[in-house]
Amino acid sequence: MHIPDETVGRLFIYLRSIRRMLDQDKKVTSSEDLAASCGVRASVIRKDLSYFGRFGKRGVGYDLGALVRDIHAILKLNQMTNAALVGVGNIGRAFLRYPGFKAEGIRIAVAFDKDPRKIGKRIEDVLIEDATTMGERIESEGIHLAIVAVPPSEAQETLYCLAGAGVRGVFSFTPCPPKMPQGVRVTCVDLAMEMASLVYHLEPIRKPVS
Amino acid sequence: MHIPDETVGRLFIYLRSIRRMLDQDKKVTSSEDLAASCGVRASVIRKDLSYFGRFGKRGVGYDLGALVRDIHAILKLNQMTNAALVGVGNIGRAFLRYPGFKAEGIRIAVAFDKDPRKIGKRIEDVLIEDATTMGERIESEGIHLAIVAVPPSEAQETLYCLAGAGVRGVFSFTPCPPKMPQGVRVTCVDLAMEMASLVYHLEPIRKPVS
DNA sequence: ATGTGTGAAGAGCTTCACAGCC
DNA sequence: GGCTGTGAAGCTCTTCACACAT
Repeated sequence: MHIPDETVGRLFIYLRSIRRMLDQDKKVTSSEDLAASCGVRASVIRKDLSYFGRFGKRGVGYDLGALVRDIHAILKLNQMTNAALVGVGNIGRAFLRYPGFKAEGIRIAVAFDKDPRKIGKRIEDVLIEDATTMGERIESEGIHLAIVAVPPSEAQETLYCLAGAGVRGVFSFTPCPPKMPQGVRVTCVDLAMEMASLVYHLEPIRKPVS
Repeated sequence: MHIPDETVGRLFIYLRSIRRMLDQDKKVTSSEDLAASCGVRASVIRKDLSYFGRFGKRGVGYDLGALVRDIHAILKLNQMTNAALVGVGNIGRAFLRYPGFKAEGIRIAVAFDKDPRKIGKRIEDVLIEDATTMGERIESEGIHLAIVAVPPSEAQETLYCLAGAGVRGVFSFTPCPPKMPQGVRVTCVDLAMEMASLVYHLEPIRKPVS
């Protein structure tokens, strides 16, 4: 059965609301209740969950404790997954210091840069290694996940190197290069494009009729 | 006529390929040619462009110079748009130093933080101001666009403050809070969620049958 | 002959409405 | 009665196929 990407994305949204509810010592919720707390329609929540099984009781709702465990299991949030960071510039450093990964089971295990002044240093206990050793190091560490924060001119080469070393998921802060390696899922966030896209949608300025 | 968000997003992709082609002194392209260079189907490109007008010549293709100008006009990339930055932590600093904005017509004009040690300092010529003055400053500067890089606990409050000051588009590095202000377009990039989502999709590991 | 522009068909996600269980 | 789970309808974006312009 095919599961829409949108559904998987929303599971994380639900998880946040559920955690908040648990913090407030709530025990049970309904699709209507959960929908109100995370700005989604109740029917969407029911449909999304139905892709993975039956987690509620008809006439009652969902047990929050069980639901949070079930969603954790679905999203594989229990296991810790190692990731590599490529490019320790401003954005890369921000990543190394980002506190939110641990809660979702992500750990940046290795970091690479080509700048000799950075190689050998540590940030948040992570040693910055020589980018020329990247492929073999990632392969020997058995890493399948990477964060790319290199200049656009190096993105293409970096992606293929990672793909060759066995990486199968990449989050990149660099605009997606024209050619993507096969079999690797790449999520690109292009800051300039996202901002420019907001500018485009800024248009319909409702000026009060004076 | 309604234009899909996906179409607008792809216009930026096309723009990149077109600029590359112009750098190589190409003069003309076709939907097929452009499609090959940016990993999209030719029919998608033709349909996308058709939402905005007729830019090609049948039997010939598209004039690259004209096309880049037309897309610039469509996306309003000619005008410079001022933006505010809220939260000058690791990610905020990375934003201030990010070189890609200028090319897309974005300028970070003001920055805010609540940390007294940061207030008054300058990064990349931008003065960091006291977050308590944020609303009035943004209003007086006539700013409609903001980047939010504050801790999750402050996201909700920040968004409503910005909305009250006239901001109509926000790019946030904080998970979207449960309640969103009306009439503001908010793009949230939740790093931990994006990474965890990659982990979810990592699954189908094809082991060679031994 | 060649490549665009576009109506129509197709695919995928969302919404609806209600049967089924508590 | 109340709320879930789900087939079917609805809607939006994508793909197709071809008329038409050069």
